[in-house]
Amino acid sequence: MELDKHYSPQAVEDKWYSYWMDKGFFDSTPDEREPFTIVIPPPNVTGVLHMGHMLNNTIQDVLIRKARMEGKNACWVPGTDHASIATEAKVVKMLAEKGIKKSDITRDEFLGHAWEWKNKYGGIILDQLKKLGASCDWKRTRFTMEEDLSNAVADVFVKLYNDGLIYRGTKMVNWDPAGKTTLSDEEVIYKETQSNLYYVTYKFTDETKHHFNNELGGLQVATTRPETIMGDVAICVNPNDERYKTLIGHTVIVPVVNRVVKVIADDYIDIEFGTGCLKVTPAHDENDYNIGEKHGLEIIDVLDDDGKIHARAGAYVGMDRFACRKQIVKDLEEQGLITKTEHIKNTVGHSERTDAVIEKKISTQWFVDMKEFLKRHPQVLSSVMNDEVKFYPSKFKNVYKHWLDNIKDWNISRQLWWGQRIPAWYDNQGNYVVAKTEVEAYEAFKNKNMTVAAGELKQDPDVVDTWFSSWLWPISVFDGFKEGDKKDYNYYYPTNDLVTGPDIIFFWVARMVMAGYAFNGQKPFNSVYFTGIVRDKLRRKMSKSLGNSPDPLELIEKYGADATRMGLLLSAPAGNDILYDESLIEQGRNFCNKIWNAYRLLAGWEVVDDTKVDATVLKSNQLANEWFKARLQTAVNDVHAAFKDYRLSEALMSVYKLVWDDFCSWYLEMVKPVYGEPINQSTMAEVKANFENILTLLQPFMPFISEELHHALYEGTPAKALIVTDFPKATEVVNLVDDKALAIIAEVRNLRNSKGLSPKVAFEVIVKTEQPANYQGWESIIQKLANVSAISYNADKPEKCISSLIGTDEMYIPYAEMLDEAEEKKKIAEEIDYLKGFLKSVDAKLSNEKFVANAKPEVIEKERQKKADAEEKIQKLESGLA
RNA sequence: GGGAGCUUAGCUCAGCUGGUUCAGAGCAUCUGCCUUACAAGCAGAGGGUCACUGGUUCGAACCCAGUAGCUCCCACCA
Repeated sequence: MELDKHYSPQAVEDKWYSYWMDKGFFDSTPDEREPFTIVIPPPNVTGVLHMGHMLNNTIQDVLIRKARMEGKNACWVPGTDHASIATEAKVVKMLAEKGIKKSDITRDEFLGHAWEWKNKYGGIILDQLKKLGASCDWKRTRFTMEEDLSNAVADVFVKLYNDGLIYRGTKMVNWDPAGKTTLSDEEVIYKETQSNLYYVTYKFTDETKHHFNNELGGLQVATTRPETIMGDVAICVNPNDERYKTLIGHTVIVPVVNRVVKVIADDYIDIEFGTGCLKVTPAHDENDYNIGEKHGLEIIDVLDDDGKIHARAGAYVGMDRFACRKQIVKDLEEQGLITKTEHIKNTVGHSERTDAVIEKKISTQWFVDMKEFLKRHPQVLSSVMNDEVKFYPSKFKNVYKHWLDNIKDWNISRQLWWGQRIPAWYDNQGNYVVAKTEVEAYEAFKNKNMTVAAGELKQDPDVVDTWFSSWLWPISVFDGFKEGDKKDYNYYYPTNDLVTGPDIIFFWVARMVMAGYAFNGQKPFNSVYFTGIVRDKLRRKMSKSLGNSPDPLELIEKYGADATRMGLLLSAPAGNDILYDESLIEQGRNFCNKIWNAYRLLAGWEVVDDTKVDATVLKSNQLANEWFKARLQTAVNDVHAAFKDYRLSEALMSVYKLVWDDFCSWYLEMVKPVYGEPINQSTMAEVKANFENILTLLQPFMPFISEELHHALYEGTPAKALIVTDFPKATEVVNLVDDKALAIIAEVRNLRNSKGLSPKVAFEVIVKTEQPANYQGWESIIQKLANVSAISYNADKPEKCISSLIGTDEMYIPYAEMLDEAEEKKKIAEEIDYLKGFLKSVDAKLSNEKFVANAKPEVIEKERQKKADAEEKIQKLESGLA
């Protein structure tokens, strides 16, 4: 059968994926083997595959495939995350398109729509992972909001509450006006922003003017948020500020609402900033809130949940906060109350999910007491610091520690419907208990000797933060919280590797460690591999708005999954950002093609008995085999070493060079019969075995093409599928073959090239050496690869010839036509000069007493060897010159 | 404002305990080739004051100090 010149992935990928699935190679059940477990960072159900997922899941697949081939019971658990905010927003939007408003339907109706949506679209991203070749155990697919997992969330909530680690409290929290929910501190992204600092005049009251006045007739107050003026309840200055000392205790008039407020003093105020006067708005700023508490000030929240001005403000009611800011500035300017506008840089919090500007707001929410939590579970920090849980790269240990050292309480309640509902129950007076079920809640009230009427209790309407369920993921996917035999949990947990981005180190990684130790007394994973962030060539993050984010499925369609995987892996050393460029994937495609063509070559050979082939060819093929096997083993060892430190791009590069350079460029060329000749049977067997080993090394990285060729190699009936073939083991490299013969080939090619001669010009070669054995047997290979017509040893140096050094051996090429004596002499003289300089530096070292006294013996020995070599070379060159 | 990390070839990066496997790899570039597996290819070649300045050492890309630039994380300055 004629094979196409180019490898076409489309034809083979689906075939092998179904084959693996049908044979159950991805499935895992506990047995006597050593387990190797990875749980997927569950992508959002609403998500579609992006380049970050591609990288992340390719790495997981490489790790899991290698482990599987090493005979471990490999188990990669897939699943999705319900992603409260993102999904709820999507469903709200979808309903809006149908003309349904969330506020017009009941919670149950909404959830009905949401589940319907999830069932319809929630599997898309997992199907996309299959295209990538992900070898997940799909039978184990989990979802963070399925019943068992939600039960675990409720149990954990109740437990933490009973342990005194969850409390309900009123604090200043982050409010997302777009998502209409509170957020944890981690979900607020602070961005540096160009802002205006407005200098607003607060007029003195008549009472104040008796004591103090100025040409403005008021106090200048600097603010970036004039729209909160209606919530001002005081002006605060530093007690040591000479400018305002006499004003403390007196009053000024808040513009817009004409509220009379006091000037108070607090050390918090920075005399240098702005005018040194702060307008105090306790409802909208944490510091203002603290000042307000200290000084017993009123709290006037001027915003509603949408970020619009609330009726409480008494002005601009119903206006959007940003529109209001503009309007107020305009109005105040007209009244002459804004005297200056300064451009400053400050940081403004944005919602991680909706990107809306976050408002600070006083609210009653549920919190986890993190300081106490960590006090009770010190392993959360120590396990990472002492490498019981290993971070790759380790620099993230610092980040982790710093966060834990400065941790704040975790706000876990969200004003959403899509998620696990908070297991707290309230009576009509607002008394509450925490209980998993309504029945237990009534029971709890009774136990507290409080009477409640039947049907009176109402469950808290809020749900928990999505991460409050995700942190249980490595335990809950193995039913670690469920009553029962816990066979899976005991076998698979703790998992081996977690592969994820550093952006969720606090959201998720840290909290999984917490959950692991708190709920089961064990770490969730042995190692964490932090991938980089996928960026474009210009180091910009991939984003929809920039349009620099390619559609991964189109890439797979265009170049094939193997090529895409390779392109991503090559550019992704651990922890470094990966700079995506389509040319990398082209490189992957070219590599697939190279492997494909290597197969085409040997598939075309006619095989005959060894007896039918010349003995010198047999001998040289044997040498070629030995040579290649040593190279192969070296590469295998490199691959293992690289895997040990999760340097996957280096591992792949070792295989790449092995295949392209050692296997294709050298080995196959060595054993390739001259045109029209057959290959002997034993060599063919060796070639196949070597090719097989290469495919095995490739399988974790490029599973499709390697499986395809593995089957092709055995004409469709291999003993085993490649995916479960043993991965080559690291062992000592034996039979290191001296590759002086290769040096001759390179030198001859080089000479021909530098003289501008056609490769078709054949040379005769004479080698002067004390060790002809280094070359003997390679003659036919040298002749074939370097186009040498004849090779002989230690013959007299011809009258006219080109000479060069192969190590310390000499090589002569009698080829008068290309000899330019003058130039040749010049070159040799230059070479001698260089060597003499080199020799001088070596001599300087060796005659340095301190060097000889302090350096390690092997270093000195090396220097002596260098000296001897250089001297020998110089001597030979000089005699050649003469 | 605090902390961490980085700076090696045109680009992206290796370089472990200081010592010719210490100046490397891949890509890109240049030269010559449609050689009967592959032009998505073959054979070659060029290219770096290892950010800068000092120091330690017989010896520094590597250790120390300082300088400059970049990146990330954290932080309540109106």
